[in-house]
Formats: sequence, C-alpha cells, structure tokens
Amino acid sequence: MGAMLDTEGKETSATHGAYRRLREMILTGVLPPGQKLKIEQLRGLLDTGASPVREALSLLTSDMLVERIDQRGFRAAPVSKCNFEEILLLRCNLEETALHASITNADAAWEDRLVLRHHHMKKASQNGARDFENAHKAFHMALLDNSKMPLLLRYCSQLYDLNIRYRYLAAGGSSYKKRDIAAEHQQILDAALNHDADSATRHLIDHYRRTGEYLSSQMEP
Amino acid sequence: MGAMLDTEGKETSATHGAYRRLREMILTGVLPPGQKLKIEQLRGLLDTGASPVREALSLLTSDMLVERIDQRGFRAAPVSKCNFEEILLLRCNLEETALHASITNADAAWEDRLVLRHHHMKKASQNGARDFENAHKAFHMALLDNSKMPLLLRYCSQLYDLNIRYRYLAAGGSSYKKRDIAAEHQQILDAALNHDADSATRHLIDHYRRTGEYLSSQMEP
DNA sequence: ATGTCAAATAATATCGATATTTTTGGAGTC
DNA sequence: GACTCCAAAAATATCGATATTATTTGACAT
Repeated sequence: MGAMLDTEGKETSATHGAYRRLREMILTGVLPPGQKLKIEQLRGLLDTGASPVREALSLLTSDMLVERIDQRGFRAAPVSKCNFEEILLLRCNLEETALHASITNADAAWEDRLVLRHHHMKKASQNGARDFENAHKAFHMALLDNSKMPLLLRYCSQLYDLNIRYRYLAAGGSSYKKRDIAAEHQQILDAALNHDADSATRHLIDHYRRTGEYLSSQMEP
Repeated sequence: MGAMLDTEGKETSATHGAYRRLREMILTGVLPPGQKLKIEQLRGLLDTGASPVREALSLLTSDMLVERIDQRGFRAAPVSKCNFEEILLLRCNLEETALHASITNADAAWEDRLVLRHHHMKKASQNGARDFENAHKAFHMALLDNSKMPLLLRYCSQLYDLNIRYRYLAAGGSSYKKRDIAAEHQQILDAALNHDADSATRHLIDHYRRTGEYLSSQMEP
C-alpha cells in the first residue's frame, strides 16, 4: 500500500514535506523552543511514517533548529538572548561580505531581479504575513545572491531563518508596525542600484541592528 | 537480533558511527568527489542497516560533504577551484572574527588550553598523519573557542573540514613538507598569548593564504 | 543504422515490526 | 521520611521487507 494519496501533488517526497512543515512549525513557534519532539507524536501530526520524520529532524539539526540529545531523541532548539545576539552579529558580518561582492559583480540582470523582488515584496505587504515573509526573504537573498558564493549564501539563509524565528517568538510574526521598514528597504535598493557598496551595506546593517535592538528589548535578560 | 557485537564499545550509535566513518572516507578522498553513494553499497561497506546509512548521509548533507539529488539518492560533494577559493575566503573572514573575540575574552584557563593543544600537536607530528590532523584541528579550534560563539565555531569547524579535504585530494594528506609550518604555528600562539589580536589574526590569515596558494597552484583551472 | 517506447532491472524511499535504551513508578530498606 | 533498587512502561534506534521511482535494456518501427 502506501499509495500516492495527495491530490495536490506538491510534495516531492514525504521526507521533504515533513522537513518543510516541521521547519515552519518551529520557525513560527508552533513548536516552542526546547520542546521535546517525539517521533510518534510528529508521526501522527504529519500523517507519515517514522522514517521521514527522523530524516527531517536530522536535516533540521543541521539548520540548528533542532537539537539531538544523546540517545534520547530530539527537541526544538532552545533560544536565548545570547544566541540572538550572536546571530545578529554573524548576519551583519556575512551579509556585509556578500552584499559587497554582489555589487562588485553587478550587472543589468541582477538589477532587474532586485527591482522585481522589491516590487513583489511591496505588493505582498498587502497580503498576509506569510506572503510578506517569503517575499521579504526573497528580496534580501536577491541582494546577496550576485556574490556567486554558494556557501556564504547558505549561511546567510540559515541565519536569516534563525533570526526570523525570534521575530515570531517576540511579536507573533510582525514587529514591523513601529518603524518605516519600507523606507529602509528603499534606501538599500537605491544604493545597490547605484553600485554604492558602502552606502548599501551601511543601510543594510542599520536595518538589522534596528530590528535587533527592538527584539532584544523585548526579551528577558 | 541486531545485538551489540562491537568489542570496542566506542561507537554510541550505529548512525553516529556510520556518520564518522563516511565523513572520514569523504574527507580523505577514499570516496572521491562526485561519486555516487549507493545505500546498498555503503550498507555492505559499513556493515550496518539502511536506516543508519541514510541518516548519516542526511547529516553529511548539511556539512556540505554530500549532495542529495532529487529522488535519485546521494553523492559525494564535487570539488572545484572556485569552491576552494570561497572556502578560503570565508575561513579568513570568520576565523578573524572568532580569534579577535577569543583574545578579547582571554583568561588564564584559555591560555593553558592553548599551550596544551600546541604541545600535543607538536608531539603528534612524530606520529602518523591521522594523529597530526586531529591535533592540528584541535589547536586551531582552541584558538577560536574562547570567542564563546557556538554558531561561529560551528561554521569554522565545517569550513576547516571542507578545506582539509582539498589538502588530502591535492597531496595525499600532507602538503606540509615544503614550508615551516611549525614556525607559523608558534607565531600565532605567541601573539595569542600576548593578547595581540592584530598580530595573531595576521599570522593566522597568512598561514591560511600560504597553504591556499600552494593548493590552488596544484589544481587545474 | 537510429530513435522511440515498453518491459525488466536496479536503486531509492517508506513502512511496519523488533530490539535497545531511557524514563517512570513503586516496593523495600535505612 | 528520604533514598536506593528493581520492574514496568514508554520512547528511540534499528532492522527487514515492500512499494515507488529512476535507469537500463532490448525490441520494434522508421
């Protein structure tokens, strides 16, 4: 048995589907930090077998969203102010490198992609938080991806996700209300299109630091 | 059955054992870059079941030593000059940050650890290449680990391993013969013990770049 | 000869079941 | 009354088998 029952046909494999769903649940705080992740429980929740669940948890381990404990199974990675500050610091460091390199390699195709992503992000801000999150990440990654450095991009993507998790935990998904985020994005975009690497990185890092300070202030010690 | 047959009692779990052995085989080039990694073949080679093998391969995927292809299984990650240069660049960037932070947090206990690791490394250089490699990594990680930044250390460790792989591929494990590596290590150690962050990072990065240039020259385009 | 399609083969992905280990709970002792 | 030790329960890790998907082979038509 075990036939293909999904009518949607979206998930390529059970493992990948489990990975994506678990990942989203951890990022958005549905599975809270430190929570024990029992195979049987998740098997029921995701309606799949134990093997895909185990493999998905293994993959999430390397994204640092799940921790493996000895022979005692898995749990959602804990959070701490200290961890958050490390993420912020590394992000600033790595994204500065990546954005510099991206601008060094700047060409028309990249600029087009950038403008497009920015436009999509603005459009998505009318829709739900889910849509905006995706578009927001796509814009930020587009800023970096012209660096043509796959390892660096991977790290930036990982750190982005770790960071977004704190945003969900602190503010239920959108701490965007107070500041004029749109203006900050516009400044970064403009500087990038002008090939002004220093200005672009400065705006980008300010953008992160400001969000970081806000989130930090929301957290206990 | 599946009883505990290992007389050594070293491996905690079949998965972890498979992970370590596969990892070593990929790092040292026993499993060459790009090679298809068939479950059945590895199952026989490691004398274990399919589940531990799969899970080990999943973990290696996140170390970027193994690539997963669609629904077509796994293969050892390919290599390229471009990839090598990215590793070198990121290593310089991240280890500079880590070493600076380590020295900022410097205390007597750290200095003791450092001296000890350096001593062990010197002693191990008389033994086989395997022993030296382990001691060498331990020394380099000890330089960084006082930064108290777990994510950063993890990335540094990953990149160290990716780099060592190129050394094995280029020179069969030891490209140490030409230069006076011992002197370079001594310089780094002395600067670190003097809390001279700038000098230490400069020596460290020179150390990497020199090795990098040598390896780069050994590679095709 | 060459390209195409279908059956056969091989490999992967997944399931269900078992063995191992950890945790829990309670009886007996100091 | 608190602590240790042993049995019961739960959870994990692993195995063997099956279903699914990719790859190869070979026959057929062009």
